[in-house]
Amino acid sequence: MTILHADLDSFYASVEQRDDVRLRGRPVLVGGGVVLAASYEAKARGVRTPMGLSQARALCPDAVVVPPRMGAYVEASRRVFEIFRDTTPLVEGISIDEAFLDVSGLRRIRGGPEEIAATLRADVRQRVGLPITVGVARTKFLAKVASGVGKPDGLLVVPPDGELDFLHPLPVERLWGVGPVTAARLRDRQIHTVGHVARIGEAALVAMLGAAAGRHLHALAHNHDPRRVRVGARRGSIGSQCALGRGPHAFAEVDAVLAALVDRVARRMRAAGRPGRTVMLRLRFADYTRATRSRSLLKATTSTRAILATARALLTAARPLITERGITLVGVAVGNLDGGGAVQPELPFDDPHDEGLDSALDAIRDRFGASSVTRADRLGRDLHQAAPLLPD
DNA sequence: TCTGGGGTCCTAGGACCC
DNA sequence: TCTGGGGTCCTAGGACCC
Repeated sequence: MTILHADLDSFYASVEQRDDVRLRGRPVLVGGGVVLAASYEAKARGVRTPMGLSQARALCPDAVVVPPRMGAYVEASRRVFEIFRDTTPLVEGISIDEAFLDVSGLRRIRGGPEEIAATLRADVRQRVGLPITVGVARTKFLAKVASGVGKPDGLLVVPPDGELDFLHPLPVERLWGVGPVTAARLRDRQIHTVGHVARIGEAALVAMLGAAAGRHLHALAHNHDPRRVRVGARRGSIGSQCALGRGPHAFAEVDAVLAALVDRVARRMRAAGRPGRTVMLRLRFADYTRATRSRSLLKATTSTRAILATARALLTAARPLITERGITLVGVAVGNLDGGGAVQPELPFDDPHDEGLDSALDAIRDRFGASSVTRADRLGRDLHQAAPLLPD
């Protein structure tokens, strides 16, 4: 098996630099309240995502700040994925700017993996105007690590006979699935490199990190990764959320934001033809602690009314918590989405134009003016455009 | 480093069933 | 009357990814 991991560099910022010559060679920050993407010029000064914009400006006073243009990013992504699929039909999208490509068996048609990867990079540069890094290896995991090490605008091939020599000196943070918490746990035991992880027994790792994480890490450290490139995976939930700022926020205001979020989520579900059964309410409080509440319906639905009623019940039940801790984010998601294939023609009309609901949402908007509801709506439009990464 | 919006997967207890 | 192991679903929380 030969896998490519292709990853666009500082994607949003690169699109901005592509579209405006004045931004080239300069530190560019894409974002509103926080940095969504930073160009390499900005990263060199210590800017990271998601960093507050004020802090990023302090690090990099000459940075150009650009609001996100989701439409442009989605279009660029679509064109890049076309190039991926021209290379091989076995493409697994990971996000808007990243994919795995299985190029096993293409040698006779398109040459060796290094040649395929070089052609891919040149195509993306010529046809879309963006820098992209490609990692090449025998496994998905190692290809992903290789692209990370190869960034920016690079090509890194890990030869089959040099895998552990490449892998073992790397810091544990390079392993996919090792975040701040796991890294800290390993560091506490003086484990800093992948090679060190590889020398620990699986049982010890499981005791340290839990069954799944321990086994996962053990396997990765030995470069055991049998996962295939999966084409056509579908998302398992559809959701939307909205940060509210420090507050305070009246309960009615939170309720209004929730209604707008449900409205948007249900629209996306109907557009995708994916009814769902489990409604999840997500809350974040002033101290950044979180809570989730969920309830499963008997039958999957795309009805705004049904989802809203459930979400409201969950919110009302959580009201004491909200009063006590103060709320800074509200989100709603619907999971247990009905699977694919079967076309259900009535679905798009499941929630026909509902004047009662429309007027209720209008009333909420009137009452709360432009603040939270409108902001959530605008955000939602942007995000809706960004949504179709995985096919729904 | 005081933190956005979109997701995935795992853990763990309890209910319930055979 | 006292007892088993296996399985699924639900709910809440948490780590992680881009």
